[in-house]
Amino acid sequence: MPTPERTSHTAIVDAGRDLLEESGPNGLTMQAVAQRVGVRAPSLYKRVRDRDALIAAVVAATVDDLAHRLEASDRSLEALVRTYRAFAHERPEGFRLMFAGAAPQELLERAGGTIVASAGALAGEAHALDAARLVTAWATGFLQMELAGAFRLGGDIDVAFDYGLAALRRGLAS
Amino acid sequence: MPTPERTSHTAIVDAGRDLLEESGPNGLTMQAVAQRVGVRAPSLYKRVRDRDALIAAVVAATVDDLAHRLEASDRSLEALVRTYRAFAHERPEGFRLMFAGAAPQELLERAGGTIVASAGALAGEAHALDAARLVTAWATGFLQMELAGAFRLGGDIDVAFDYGLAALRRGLAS
DNA sequence: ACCTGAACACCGTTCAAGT
DNA sequence: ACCTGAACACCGTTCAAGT
Repeated sequence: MPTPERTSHTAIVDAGRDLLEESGPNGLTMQAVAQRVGVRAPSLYKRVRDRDALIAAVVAATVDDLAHRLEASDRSLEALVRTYRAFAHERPEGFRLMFAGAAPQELLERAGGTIVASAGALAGEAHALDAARLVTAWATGFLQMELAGAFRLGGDIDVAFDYGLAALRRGLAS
Repeated sequence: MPTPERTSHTAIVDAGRDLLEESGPNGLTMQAVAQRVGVRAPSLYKRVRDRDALIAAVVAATVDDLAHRLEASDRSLEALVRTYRAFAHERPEGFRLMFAGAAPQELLERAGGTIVASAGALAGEAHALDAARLVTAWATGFLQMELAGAFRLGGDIDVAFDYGLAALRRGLAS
């Protein structure tokens, strides 16, 4: 006898994303997710293979979210980089998790793709890919260090960010 | 009646570091560490408060190791950055863990200190700190993405690394 | 003093039994 | 067809009892 579905794959992933931001990776337990979607833990295994698969789905949803925002910007280098930073500030745990394990193929194909075009315009087509990697690496590392609280020698972090972006522009336009 | 000590704090941390590289963060269990140092899990609590404290000690030891290597190099920007990359390749899990939570104060005070001097020579004393942050952010992000396998649009990764370092030099020397 | 077995709480996962 | 309680394995942690 069929039973109405009491939750869904997307509801589970969304609950996972929220839980991650609220209580960190250790708070992302099957029981906590189940409780949040109104079901018992064993029921989750009808929708996700196991906890690792759920985490991978959370990462994929995060990357997809980020890619949409980058695509919705005006795609200038400035806008892309500031959108990226705003995203990392809004979902710090999700941002970290994107680089914790193996990143999904989408990452560079979509998120990265928007930057390749913009960076290529500055550095020339021949160096578009290398230039995009320079910018994304800098932004990613800056945010990772900012979130980890690794900038503690004083100075203004926003100033350091602007300085970095300006220096990258100079370096690329040569 | 006194009992001879069967292990030590440093033996525990060393075992933790090795275990981390061999089987990832999930493999870093109290039981596995205990077995490796030849003791039962409860005995570890004589030396470390709990698993989180052990992980923090592993991170601290990793940062200390890195700082020593940077200090032992010729401290040119080139040498610092290549030493950093070699370290990340040698201990990828330890490198990741350094940015997973709150980084220890040492990170920028020692490891970062070596770069501030070198970057200041290029960009001028007034921008030494911002310049150092640009370089470390780039290198950190590049390695994080390289380790996560996020560079998958083709192209040579070593070439991208060299390109980035050269572009940073140009951007800083202005 | 340090070490251990036993015990407890908690989590991931499976599965037979419910509807 | 989906949901659940019960059960199991595994891990972190505490503690009384050993030496």
